[in-house]
Amino acid sequence: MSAPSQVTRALIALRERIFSGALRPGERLAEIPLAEAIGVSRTPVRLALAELEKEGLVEPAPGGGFLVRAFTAREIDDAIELRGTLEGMAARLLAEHGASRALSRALSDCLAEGDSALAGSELTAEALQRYAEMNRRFHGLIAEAAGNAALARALAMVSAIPFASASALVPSPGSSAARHRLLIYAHEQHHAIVEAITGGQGARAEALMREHACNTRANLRLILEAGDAAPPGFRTLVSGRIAAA
Amino acid sequence: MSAPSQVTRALIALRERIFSGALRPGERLAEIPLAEAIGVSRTPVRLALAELEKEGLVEPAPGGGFLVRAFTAREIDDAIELRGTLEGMAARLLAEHGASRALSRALSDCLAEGDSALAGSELTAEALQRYAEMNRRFHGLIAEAAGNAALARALAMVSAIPFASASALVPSPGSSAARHRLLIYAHEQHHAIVEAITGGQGARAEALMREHACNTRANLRLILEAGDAAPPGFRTLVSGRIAAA
DNA sequence: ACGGACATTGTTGCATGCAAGGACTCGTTT
DNA sequence: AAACGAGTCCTTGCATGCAACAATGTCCGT
Repeated sequence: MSAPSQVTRALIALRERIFSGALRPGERLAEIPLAEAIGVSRTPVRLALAELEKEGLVEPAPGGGFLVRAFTAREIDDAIELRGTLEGMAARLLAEHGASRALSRALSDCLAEGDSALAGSELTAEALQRYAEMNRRFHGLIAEAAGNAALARALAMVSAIPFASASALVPSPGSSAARHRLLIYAHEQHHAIVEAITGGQGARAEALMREHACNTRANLRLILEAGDAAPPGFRTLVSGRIAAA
Repeated sequence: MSAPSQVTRALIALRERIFSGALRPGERLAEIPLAEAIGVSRTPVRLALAELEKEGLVEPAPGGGFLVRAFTAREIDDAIELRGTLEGMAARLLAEHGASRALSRALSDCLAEGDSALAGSELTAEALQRYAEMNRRFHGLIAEAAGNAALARALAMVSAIPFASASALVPSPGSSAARHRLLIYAHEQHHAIVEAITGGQGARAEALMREHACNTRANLRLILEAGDAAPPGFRTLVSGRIAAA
């Protein structure tokens, strides 16, 4: 239990190589050289590749085996849009069924943490990190509390698509001022979402939550079109543009 | 290419055993006896089990290996509800972007086929089979034409959950009159959905499509609570009730 | 110089063996 | 009779070998 299994070691190594660009989109993933490079036998490599296929990072190649998948910007945009719809459903269900006292408290704690992180005159790396973690927790709480297991699973899967999760494109200190303003706007939306949920306003909560995902889409557009700072691995894995709206 | 691989043979055999009740929910799936029973070696059994985990039919067991998953009625109901939201999004996107002439024609053909299947004074097994296939095509066309790949993938996954797809709970000849009436109602909704899509009415299309999934939920409730005719494998794999709305 | 055929190398799918861990059964002790 | 310990059997994780297939390279003939 404490020692990672060989499959886990292979998974970690493969993910790292994909995100670092050592393995490029379209590249053939051959069991034997990979097993040798990672230091495990072929069996865990094969099982790790099957798992990465499940995660969408690799795809089956003609004639067997796997290729590193290429992600288009369009695909990530699609995933973010889908996440908006799913999170909207979660917020609606939650508003309809009512939030427990404990959940309301947890959501309020998130709001306070976000306010605190954004309170400085400057968005330091530490503040942004705190914000990103708060954001992850906020979205996670809503997904789990909605009470629909299929929905929670679908949200987990769409959030696992590279750069499509709620915190994937949170700006870094070097990002543009436009993205920093967007972050402040996004957190104000968090406040409104909590208000709608605790007030039992299902349609409002859903609409706000869907609109909220548009911030991630705007971040994506700024990275692609204005050359704004991108997260690690983005420039390697993502290609193409988003069609004009 | 023509001969099924050993993994495929193992997948087919395992699915059959699960749906037939030869392997019951909660039962431990041991590689060696299964490999012997199916007539393949352990490697394809292991890969098949990993694939079935991906499909949700089996789950990892504590201490390694897998168990046959039990499905609760609640879980299937959740999945159907999720499908409604996803299909609603698809119909909205389609209405917003406009349906091509070819797609409009294909959807109209589905409507005509459904009308024809339901036209008889009695719903024969053949008529219901034709309806189910038309229904599958209708829903598939909308999912693919929506133009969001992440959405199409999420729909494919939720539809793969046993008994959650659009045609999973289409009645059989021995089903109750209530379910037959529901079928006729559902097909009238198909007409309205196409009208909304081709008319560019995004919000209307979405609302109709979401409501449309409630028919599957109603079918599920009738099977569970009125003891109506259930599809093959349902009584084996599905346990529990749905909470009162 | 180009194309075709053959040989070699690399890779995948699969089978099987080994080691370690967990579960079950049997015997002994309290 | 019940509980505990030891031994045995079953299963999983993993390593490795074999056969078949595909891709690439080389050589020969036109």
